[in-house]
Amino acid sequence: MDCVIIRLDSSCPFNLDFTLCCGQVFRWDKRGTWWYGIVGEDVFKIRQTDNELEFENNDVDFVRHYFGLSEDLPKIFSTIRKDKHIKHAIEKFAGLRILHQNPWECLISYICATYKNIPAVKQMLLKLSRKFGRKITFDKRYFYAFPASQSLAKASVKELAECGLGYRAKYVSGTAKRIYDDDFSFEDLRKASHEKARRELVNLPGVGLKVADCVSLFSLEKLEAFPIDIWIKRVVLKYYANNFPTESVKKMSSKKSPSKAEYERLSLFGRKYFGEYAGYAQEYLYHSERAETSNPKMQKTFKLNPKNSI
DNA sequence: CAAGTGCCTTTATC
DNA sequence: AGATAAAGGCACT
Repeated sequence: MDCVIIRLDSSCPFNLDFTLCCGQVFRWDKRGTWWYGIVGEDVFKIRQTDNELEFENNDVDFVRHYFGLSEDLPKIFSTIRKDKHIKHAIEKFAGLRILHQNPWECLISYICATYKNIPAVKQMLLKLSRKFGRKITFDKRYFYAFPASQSLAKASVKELAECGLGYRAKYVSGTAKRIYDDDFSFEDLRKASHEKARRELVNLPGVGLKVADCVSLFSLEKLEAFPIDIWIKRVVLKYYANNFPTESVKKMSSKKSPSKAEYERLSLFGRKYFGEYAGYAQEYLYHSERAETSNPKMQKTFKLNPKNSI
């Protein structure tokens, strides 16, 4: 197996652990110093020393693109660095990058992620892949590729539910059928505007604004997308409350999930305030807030869960 | 350790 | 339009 090395420097900050632990992706697993990931139809492994990225079983172009290494992170930082809160998050998690995920997998992942915690999402996707994905052997271990849209489209709702999807099974089934039957083009959405992409995505069953924004940001290269989950809602209402009417802040703080209209107000604030790279601001704030609010929990998210072996 | 709470929400209904 | 409830079941406290 040939091993490839990418050199990193201060013009290209990158932190592999932050990037893979921050909850944007669910199919990576750390063994010793190596991260093993199932990406597309293949498995590859990668590790980082201070200024080198070393990987096996993939090529440089793919790795650079997948990890977003071509993005000018220093420029992104200077664009979003608007106040002390985001500055703090950037200092703490510098090198966290937004991945360029496969849109199909990303879409199903975030449909599954609704109202679930990250370890549970990992379990669901692992079970789905074991049941419907191709078995891959790598480094004497077994892995399972993410199922093709055809496989999930042909699966029964009952079979999907058995993977722990619960009521999400019917959404995954419905969306898989639409993607497979209608010859849905993610490539068109990648080229389209963020507005257009989210308009199309929310037509799919199980996809609301939050899921559409996550898919746009993590797989369709819409770096201005600003997904509003429970954590980001808290952040915005805590640090940026003066951008909203007092009544509105009170109301939104009192309940856990925002209405559609409230979601749009919060998300639009993020896009306008942080600009074209608002999605990066969102990830840094999300990560920083989680790390701060729940230290013990965060240790767990950051550490590897042995049960989560892929 | 058991029971309660919360979960990177969406949809259906009123 | 806006509020409210229901929806698996797992993970964590």
